[in-house]
Amino acid sequence: MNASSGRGPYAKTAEVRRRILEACVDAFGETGFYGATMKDIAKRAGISHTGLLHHFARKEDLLIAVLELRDERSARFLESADAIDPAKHPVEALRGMLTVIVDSELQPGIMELHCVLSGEATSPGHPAHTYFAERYRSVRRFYTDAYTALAERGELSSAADPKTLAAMTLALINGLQAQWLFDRDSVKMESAIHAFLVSAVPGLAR
Amino acid sequence: MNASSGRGPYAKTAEVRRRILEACVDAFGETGFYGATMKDIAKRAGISHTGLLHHFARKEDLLIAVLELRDERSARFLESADAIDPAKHPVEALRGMLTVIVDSELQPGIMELHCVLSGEATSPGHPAHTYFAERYRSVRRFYTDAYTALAERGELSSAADPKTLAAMTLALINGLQAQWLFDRDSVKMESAIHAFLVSAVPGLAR
DNA sequence: CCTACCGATCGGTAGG
DNA sequence: CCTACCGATCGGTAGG
Repeated sequence: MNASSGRGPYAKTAEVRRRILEACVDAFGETGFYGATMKDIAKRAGISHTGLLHHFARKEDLLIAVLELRDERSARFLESADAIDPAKHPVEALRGMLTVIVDSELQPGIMELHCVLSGEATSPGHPAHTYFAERYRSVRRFYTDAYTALAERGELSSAADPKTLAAMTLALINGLQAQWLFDRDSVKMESAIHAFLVSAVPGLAR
Repeated sequence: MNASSGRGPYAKTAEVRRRILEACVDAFGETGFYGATMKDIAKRAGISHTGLLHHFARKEDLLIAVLELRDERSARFLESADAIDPAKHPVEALRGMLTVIVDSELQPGIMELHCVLSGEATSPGHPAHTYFAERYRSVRRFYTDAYTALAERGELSSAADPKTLAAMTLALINGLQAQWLFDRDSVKMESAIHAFLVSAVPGLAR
């Protein structure tokens, strides 16, 4: 019953919080933020309704925590890859993006969470509206930096400017993921995105 | 008090139903199907809760009716345009699509409705799951027919096959609409989609 | 973290 | 027998 053993109250709290946030991914992914209920999330996590309230006092706190957890994992991936600076390593940045897409098919629950919440959050009153607005802006900047670097090297074949290409890239990924969730057999995400990238950056075909 | 006067019970029913479905577009667009309430929809439509239930006995009936109304309007547009047969008039079909995109910016409520509901409906248990699965499939077939016809004429410059191009086109439209709803100034839907179409079908630049 | 609750509101139905 | 609703309330469940 001490910290070094991996047991004790702190270890237990971390474990319970992990189970709760996993339950949130499923619950929010299935019915969205408005459709999910605290009592259902508690049941999925194997604790009582009030036990859940001990860890997260409000429903919004669950939403914030689950989105922050996703961000931390994404950030950790980007740090481990060479894709951290798209202006210096644009090809690696775009290739890293493709890796993430392929990987995301192994975690359909996460994809559904993002798809359902981002749709719900288009309304300005949604608690995650600002989160998604900033996330989209940030991802577009990432791609804009990569495409700008490639344009300066003369490796961009597309007629569209880097900013438009960035919005197109994000739109393509999100749109294909939505289609894939409805029909996993007839939508080939990786090849579609690869076709788009190669048409814009011929050097990526190598 | 006869049919030709535009008054009478039937005219009143049609008018009330129209107001109800307008309220549904707003309510479902803001909080999705699960988040919307019958009493809020009734209030928006200016009738009582039970008055609403007289016209639509269940919440799901409201969802079905509002989606069918959208389909009828889309069908009416396609009939009025030359885009009805993408295999015979592929260029007109793709140009007609661009017109719809431009027009959709004038109806952000409809765009939000589609965006929120399609995200929510990714879960198999959602009452509109099958609707969106079939709608996506149908739209992809429309584009596939257009791109296939262009490929046979040798007017397709893209390396991607018609089926993949169709999925990409739908993904681009849906993805850009989602981004536009979060940031209407920095996302140029029409120019982005036009850039994509021209890169795939050079003949469209004319 | 549980049992025991609250003010309110949910989707749907009663009689008139 | 039809329509277009109403005020009140049902048994359950919401977030807290």
